[in-house]
Amino acid sequence: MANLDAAFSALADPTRRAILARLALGEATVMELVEPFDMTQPAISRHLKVLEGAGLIVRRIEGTKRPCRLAPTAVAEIDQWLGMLRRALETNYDRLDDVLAAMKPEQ
Amino acid sequence: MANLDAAFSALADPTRRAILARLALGEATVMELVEPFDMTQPAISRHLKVLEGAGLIVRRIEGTKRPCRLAPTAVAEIDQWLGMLRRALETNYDRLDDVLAAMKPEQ
DNA sequence: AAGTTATATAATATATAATTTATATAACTG
DNA sequence: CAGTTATATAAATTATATATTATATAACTT
Repeated sequence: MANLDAAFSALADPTRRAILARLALGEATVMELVEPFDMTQPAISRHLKVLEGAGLIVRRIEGTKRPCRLAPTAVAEIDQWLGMLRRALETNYDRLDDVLAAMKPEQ
Repeated sequence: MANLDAAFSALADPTRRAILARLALGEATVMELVEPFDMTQPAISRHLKVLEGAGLIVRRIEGTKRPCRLAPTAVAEIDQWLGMLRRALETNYDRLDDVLAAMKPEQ
């Protein structure tokens, strides 16, 4: 699943996660996204390209501006994949002793 | 949040996701994890180290073997962070027109 | 039309990641 | 204890990613 590669990879960067957190509050233009960061505009443009490529954001064209907003697709895909792990963890959670034993490595 | 960096970064690799999917079925040793992949043992060892560093797996010592299993911590952290995006998307979902407009980029 | 604003792209430097081969270590096996 | 098995580490290579500066483009403003 190449999409998951791109999505997880995009989320691995703290700047990109901060951008998404900002977009969770609502649409923003590129310059609005540049402002809070100590980083050049081209750097943010690139991050946005990565986020768009991963399906995490979408962009409109509005005059010379390109307002960005969150896109649902990649998040749904990730949720679905993580669900597999979540279920496995919940299932194995009965065997608490095993879990505890595993988590206390006998150095 | 450096943990999220490590966790998402670990999940960005398809081999590592496949390892996690295998571990969702239950504990496995390093050699058991090497077997299905067309990759050397050291390469898998490194992937396991990354997964362990990200808090996605834990390892026991059992003689010369190091059985691996899923760890709950990182998954919970990721779920929590993604929850923020999920909620934002759900909230904005009323404004369906906006969403549709945003998803149909006027090339 | 000239200047400005918003954004993108290119070139480049630097850093980080993934994989392989070779080798080390430590625990089992006979 | 010698050989084998399970795993880890190191060195080297190759590939990718990130950020910067410089520059391009396209739409607004006057």
